Amino acid sequence: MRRSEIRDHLLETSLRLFNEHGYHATGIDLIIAESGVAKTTLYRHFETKEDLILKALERRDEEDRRKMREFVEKRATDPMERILSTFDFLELWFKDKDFRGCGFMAAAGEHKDIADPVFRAAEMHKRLALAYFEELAHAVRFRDPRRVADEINLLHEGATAVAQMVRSAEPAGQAKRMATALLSTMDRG
Amino acid sequence: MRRSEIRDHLLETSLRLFNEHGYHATGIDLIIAESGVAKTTLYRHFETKEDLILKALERRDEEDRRKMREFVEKRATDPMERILSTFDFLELWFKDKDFRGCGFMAAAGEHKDIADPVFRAAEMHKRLALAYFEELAHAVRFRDPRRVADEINLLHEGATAVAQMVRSAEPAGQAKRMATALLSTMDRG
DNA sequence: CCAGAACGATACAGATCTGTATCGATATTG
DNA sequence: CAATATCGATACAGATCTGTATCGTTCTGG
Repeated sequence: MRRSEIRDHLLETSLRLFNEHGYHATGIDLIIAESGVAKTTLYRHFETKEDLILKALERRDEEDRRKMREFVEKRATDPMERILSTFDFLELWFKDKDFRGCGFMAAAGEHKDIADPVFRAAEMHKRLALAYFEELAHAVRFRDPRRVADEINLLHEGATAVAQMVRSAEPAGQAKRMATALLSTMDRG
Repeated sequence: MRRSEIRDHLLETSLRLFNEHGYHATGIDLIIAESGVAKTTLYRHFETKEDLILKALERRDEEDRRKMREFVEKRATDPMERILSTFDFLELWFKDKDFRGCGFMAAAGEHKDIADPVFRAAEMHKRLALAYFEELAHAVRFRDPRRVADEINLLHEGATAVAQMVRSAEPAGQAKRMATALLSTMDRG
């Protein structure tokens, strides 16, 4: 493995284990065992465990948002269909056998201090997701795209939280129906 | 302190610390230091840390649901107003200076295995909350009270998740407006 | 091809974790 | 009052945690 491959592999393994067990419960020893890498190597690539978490979240953030963008752009061209298709993206996610809830919410739940860098990373991800919803809402020419984005965002978070508990993809379709009903009464201009 | 008082005190202290730092990050040593109790005493009242977590969640579950019931019954008599007043309860919660998100979601986020007793405790709490929403929806004589309850529940979870990240009470009012709009088009029978 | 960087393996430091053992003091109960 | 249970305090066992130090090997860029 090349140097950059090791780094990628460590990040991927970490993300998988964080998703499976959480952040505190996932020890460095487990990460290196699953990665097949020496501890020295891990600490040559990442300063501390927190640094590893932050870099892993950074990667997940970019990957998640890129995948949603690609999914939405591929699925529909009509702006209204596009904003609704974000719930289809959710459904696909919920159906993943490894789905265990949103890793950023879990990160924020384990690092609750708003000054904690991990919390702030999760916060930033959510902020960017909201910005994308606003972008989509703007394309539909809603009068208040910010408000529309807030509502879509709340439905996304609600569906994800419910899906985490019931381990079913049903909440995605449910949230989509709710969004459809809500947006149909929204002013455009 | 009497024996039962010690037990109560330990549970209250634990819940406060779990809410502040999470479950894994809160050590037994911190709990006994903050409680002013010997470690021996704690382990005479609770078999293991997991047992303590489960008993604490049990207490929080009963307390939360009782408080919401009391709030709703006091706030309104009209069934429709009652179901909407659950969001006012949320708002009050979000405004609490110690609000750091739902402790049951955090517990499920740190114990993601559906066979984990802690996950199951969180699951049960959410199930009972949903049952209460259905009870309220039934009183409004909605044709499909289960569906109404699912939607109210999803809005609650969404508002709570968003509030956890933005640390503001705004999502409560937002969710209430969304619920108002959604329920106004729901069939009654 | 060779110097230097990065690797794996391992041992280890030092802190922290859960849980137990011991023991004298205190409180409750019959 | 006396027997018993519970308390606080402390020391400790044993596991696990993050992070470092050491060292021989392997890979790689110039």
